[in-house]
Amino acid sequence: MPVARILFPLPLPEPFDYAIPEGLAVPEGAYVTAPLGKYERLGIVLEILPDSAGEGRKLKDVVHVYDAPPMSRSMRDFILWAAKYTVSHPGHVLGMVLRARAGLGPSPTETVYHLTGQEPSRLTEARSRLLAAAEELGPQTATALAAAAEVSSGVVKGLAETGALRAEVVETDLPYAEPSPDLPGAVLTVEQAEAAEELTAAVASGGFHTFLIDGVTGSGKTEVYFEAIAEALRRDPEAQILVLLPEIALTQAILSRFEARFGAAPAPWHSGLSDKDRRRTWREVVHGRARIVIGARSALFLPYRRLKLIIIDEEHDGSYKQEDGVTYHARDMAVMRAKLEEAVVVLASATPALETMVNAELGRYTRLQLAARPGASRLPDVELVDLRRAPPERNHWLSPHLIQAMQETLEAGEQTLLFLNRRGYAPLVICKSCGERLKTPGTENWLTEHRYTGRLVCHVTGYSIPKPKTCPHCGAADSLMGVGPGVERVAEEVRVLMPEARIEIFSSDTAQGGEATRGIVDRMEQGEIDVLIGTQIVAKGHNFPNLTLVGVVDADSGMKGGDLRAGERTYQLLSQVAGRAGRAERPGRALVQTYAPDNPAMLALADNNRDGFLQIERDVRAELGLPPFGRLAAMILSAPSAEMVDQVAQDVISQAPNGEGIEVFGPAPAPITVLRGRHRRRFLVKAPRNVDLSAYMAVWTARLKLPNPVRMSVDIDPYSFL
DNA sequence: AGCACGCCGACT
DNA sequence: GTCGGCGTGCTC
Repeated sequence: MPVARILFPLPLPEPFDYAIPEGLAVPEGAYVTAPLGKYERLGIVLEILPDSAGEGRKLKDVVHVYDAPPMSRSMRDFILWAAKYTVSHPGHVLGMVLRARAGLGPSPTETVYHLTGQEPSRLTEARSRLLAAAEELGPQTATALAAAAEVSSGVVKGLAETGALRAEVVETDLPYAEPSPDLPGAVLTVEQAEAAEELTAAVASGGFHTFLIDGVTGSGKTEVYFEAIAEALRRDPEAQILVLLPEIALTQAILSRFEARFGAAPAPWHSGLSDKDRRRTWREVVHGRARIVIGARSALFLPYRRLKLIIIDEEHDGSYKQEDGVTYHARDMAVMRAKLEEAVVVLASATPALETMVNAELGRYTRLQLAARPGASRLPDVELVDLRRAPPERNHWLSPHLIQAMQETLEAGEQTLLFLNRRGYAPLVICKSCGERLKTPGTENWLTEHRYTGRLVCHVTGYSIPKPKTCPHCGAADSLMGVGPGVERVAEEVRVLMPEARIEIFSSDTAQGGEATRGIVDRMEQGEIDVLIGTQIVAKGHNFPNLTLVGVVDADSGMKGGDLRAGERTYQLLSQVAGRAGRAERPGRALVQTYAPDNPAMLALADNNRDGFLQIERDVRAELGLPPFGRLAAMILSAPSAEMVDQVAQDVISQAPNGEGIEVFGPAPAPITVLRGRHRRRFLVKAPRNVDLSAYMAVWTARLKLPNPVRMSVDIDPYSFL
């Protein structure tokens, strides 16, 4: 009897073997259940072993095979590879893949009621109200109809008996509409058409190929990759396409663009989906019926049946990095996934990551450049405002130069966007009397003052208290003072300077959820806002035609902290924010306030010299052996007390294996030093590029015997360094 | 991940 | 005396 080697979505040390009973067809990759301990559990068949593998062993039987196409070999290989690379259990990775396993079963059903047109025998007030609701809403469940008509659901039942309504059982999870590749696309510029041609040729010929679409904001990257998608749809009627976006960019606007181009909305996948939609997308993906999936990073781990094209839009975006659980970078994983699937992968960005640029230079990726903005719109002129020469007034944050530009903009009837990546009113609260800085108890995190809610909030841990009347340290009354600028404070400043302007704040505090965000975006588009003051939430994907001035309040804030990518990220963020200005017919300008106008990031921004900036950054990294010229990994230890974690850290460092060229730094306080009551320490490991750092970390962690309350996790290619 | 088994403290 | 704390080991 042949043997099925089954991987379960559990942290078991290895796959387990099961006998395949007579008469049960179990293909490799099958989704099955099998008895494990007390329960029957879902797993996937990694491989089928020959009869000899089961000889002399008493194996339990595979119980059930799901009616779904088996998981592809490439997907199984990807799971195993990803587990090795991220130093996690294959079962954990499988757990991500099977997140919406409810989609394995058939769709649930519900009973909906149609109007038949037949008159009920007796027409009561409740009945006519209900019929009106049915007329208006179309086929609905009894509950929905009754609620809309404000009657009891018994009325529906009565009407069904008289023949005025007809019951029908329907599936709740419907397939997604099939996208069509042949609707007319945008008219492409010569440059766009050439780029699209290269992509479609690669899609048509099949096989693994990585592209970088390197195009300035507004250069039409989306239209170009749309052509690749169309080609994949046309070429292979079963091909599936994955479009990855940063979570925050998954807006109705982008869905509408897909719908306009392909005649159908793509299948969505992100953290905000309802259980029903999650199950629905998952099922359609597994069966290969969802042709285009648009999703956040975790969509990379869906078990596509036949994935032929992966697009990673805004590939430089930090939100592609998953920081807890299985830590991974969706962009890097996507390239490996495409390789295993023999698919085409397209990275797109106006400000590609240094890693990506180096890969392009080395010829690993084919770089397609889009320079021109179609139509009359063009990139804004960027001007550095040297705050050392013309500083703002004391306790103010806007320089005379920026204020003047804002006033001119207002008089011209145009809009201003002020960018400051600090929520709240003031990022620090101190006592004028004793000098105490208010922190989250037990940590070094400053409390941020929020005037709008009257609270002091820790942006790291979420700890929050009403603003005290007296200093908690010395007891002095009315002595607490907010120091430094937040968006609320800048808004206050603008209100005084420009009392007639309509001002709004756009941050995660004022725009919770898509609804509120859309409200602000809509008002901005309609010209109902003169000055929008926002955090980095404004940097993404909105197009405000009447926006002609962008002011960056504190360009230096992102450069602090010694983060490996601080310079790069600041450059990316600033050029994106600056790119918000003048997207329509009006030219825009961007004023960037800085105390360090000689900084390479600032100079490059002002010169519009991205490649020059990247060259400097690249040389520094090469010199230091940092990514992409070397590898980094982090190990994070956490425990309920600082003493315990410090003690364990000493033991852990003593167990670090020796490795050629490998350096271990730490322990140091982790980026989030205290998280959910646990104290965290971090080691940073640096290795030459040719070293298998995952294997090194696996050896190290396998040696460790940690006391029970201590937990350890590995972060390969860590991104946060603060 | 669950769950069972097993060994020490405060309760009817 | 037992109920229950969570440490340890096992699941083909």
